[in-house]
Amino acid sequence: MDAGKHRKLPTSGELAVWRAHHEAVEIARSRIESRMRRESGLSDGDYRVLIALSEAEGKSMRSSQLAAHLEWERSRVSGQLGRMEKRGLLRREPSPEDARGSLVVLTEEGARAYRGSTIPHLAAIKEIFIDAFTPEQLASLEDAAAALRTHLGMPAR
Amino acid sequence: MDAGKHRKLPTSGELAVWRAHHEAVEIARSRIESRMRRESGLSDGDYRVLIALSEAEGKSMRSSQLAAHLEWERSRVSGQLGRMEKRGLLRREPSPEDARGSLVVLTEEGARAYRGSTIPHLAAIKEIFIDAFTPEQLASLEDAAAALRTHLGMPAR
DNA sequence: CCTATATGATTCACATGTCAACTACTTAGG
DNA sequence: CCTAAGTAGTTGACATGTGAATCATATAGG
Repeated sequence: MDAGKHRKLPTSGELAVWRAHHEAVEIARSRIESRMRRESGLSDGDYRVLIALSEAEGKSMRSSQLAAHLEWERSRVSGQLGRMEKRGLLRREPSPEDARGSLVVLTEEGARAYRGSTIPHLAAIKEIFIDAFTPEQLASLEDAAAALRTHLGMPAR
Repeated sequence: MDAGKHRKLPTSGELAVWRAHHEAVEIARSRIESRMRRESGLSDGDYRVLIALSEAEGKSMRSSQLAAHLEWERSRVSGQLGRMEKRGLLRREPSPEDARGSLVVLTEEGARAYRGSTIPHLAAIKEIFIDAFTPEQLASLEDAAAALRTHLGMPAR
């Protein structure tokens, strides 16, 4: 029994699993993304920010909270918020507690865009990803995802 | 027995599988990528082009062949090749058969970069991705990847 | 042979991501 | 109170991705 942890390199079979898997997930992601963009005009980044704000206390969050929550670089958050603010999906106000920071607030338009995009987004995930699998395969995937998350030191969700 | 294909939307469990899985794969990918960049100075895009050229007849390919092989947009190929040419990893020559096209040729420097990056790249895939799983999980993943590829109309590899 | 259309490839404008440098405010220590 | 260090956030330079427009060449039909 070769658990394989002592080898430094993957077998060709292991490598093939990585490639086949990684490529397929990439394609699935890009199809979901382009469908989202077509149907709701929102990118995945937009959507994630909107989810976070919608679920937040007072429909608002500090930019740094957002960065921590999404596990994004601060500069990435900055850029994303800048683009979204330009489109009117959110607003940045000076933070009352800390003059360095700003409070990111969901606008009515942002809330509307979020509501309108949820159904199409979920439908795309179902059709493009979920429907590819049998219930057994889906259960295995869940298991594998948990193992990978643990291995990478990610929270279990 | 709810195979679920008739529902339009995923259950919350299905959605959680997608998210947990997608996020984990994203993180794995970005860690492999940044390690590659650190250790070999090559991006994943660079690496894929180098593999294709290395394995090609005469260490060269038509740009359109490359696009088809990698399943990339043509403009993406153009940009990638432009950057790589500037760094001396490849060369573009006018195609002898078709004056519209160009032939992308691996340079000696490109071949050297490819050889030097293979081991670190494989080691990163093994440590970051493969080692997360038991052999059973890996087999399941292979199966799931095949199902997804079929569902998305991708070649089996 | 000539024109309409198709094909190969690049270019442009823009969205998105990373990393490092910078600005501005806060806070701990003396 | 004042300075040094830390923290919040933005900015700039660049790599990468997409889609539409453009340019040059090829090729099918008349």
